[in-house]
Amino acid sequence: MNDDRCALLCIDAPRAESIRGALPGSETVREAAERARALADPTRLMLAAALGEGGELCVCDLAWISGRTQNLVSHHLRLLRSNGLVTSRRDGKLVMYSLTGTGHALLEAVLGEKTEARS
Amino acid sequence: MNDDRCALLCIDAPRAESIRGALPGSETVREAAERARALADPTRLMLAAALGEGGELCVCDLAWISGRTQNLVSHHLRLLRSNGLVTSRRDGKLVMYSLTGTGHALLEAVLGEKTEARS
DNA sequence: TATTTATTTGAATATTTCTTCAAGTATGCA
DNA sequence: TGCATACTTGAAGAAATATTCAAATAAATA
Repeated sequence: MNDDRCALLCIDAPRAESIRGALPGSETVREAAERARALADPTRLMLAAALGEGGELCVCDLAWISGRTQNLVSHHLRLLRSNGLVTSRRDGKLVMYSLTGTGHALLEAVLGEKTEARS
Repeated sequence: MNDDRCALLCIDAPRAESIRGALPGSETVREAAERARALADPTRLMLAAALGEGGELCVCDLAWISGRTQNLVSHHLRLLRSNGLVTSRRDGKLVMYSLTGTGHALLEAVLGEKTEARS
């Protein structure tokens, strides 16, 4: 039999309750996961890295630098912006994008780790 | 007409080249994106947070705390481990999981940001 | 006003991912 | 040895995602 839910814990119940109580709420967790997801795609991560290097760039710049089409870049920038990693500002015909503080911090955290993955 | 690739840049070509040259290689970008992806799911983020609180926990503990089935927890832990965010160690019948340095750093970075998302 | 350029948006599709169910190891114990 | 427990793994379906193509704004300029 296998109900996939253990009745008894390997640690004691009060401690388990205390850990559970200390966890961030489900809304907070969802938002944090979305923030992580914003950098979870190579194309988006590359765009964020380009903004980290270049400071403020327009969509056309980013498309050229990343070697992707403009509308793909636009799609990805939208997700980065909706998660607060980048801001945009219109300048005439152009729309200039740049990293926010959050975006910079997250980018550094993700890029800064040397890979030590296992099987 | 729309070839979706601009011939001319909003910044000058040498600067664009220099930005492109400063970007991490595609392999590095891919690995970093995978690391971000490890925390890009609410269930996995919750498991990581539980390990951050509890120190070292077995799969059964984590299933109880997170309210998920054991095999789902196991699936997610595998991904966290393959990206170097957690380690495992067998102790008799139990398998104990804990955060790595990388895992702790990434978790803090993702949870530490207050949400400031836009449209 | 008509046209061109820069960007955004929508729809469609192929791929990936999350979750569940079912079966498989591995370890300890009767 | 046989059985129970803790965990892992594989397969399959539903949901989400990345990408492309095509069309729609928005702003400058002729």
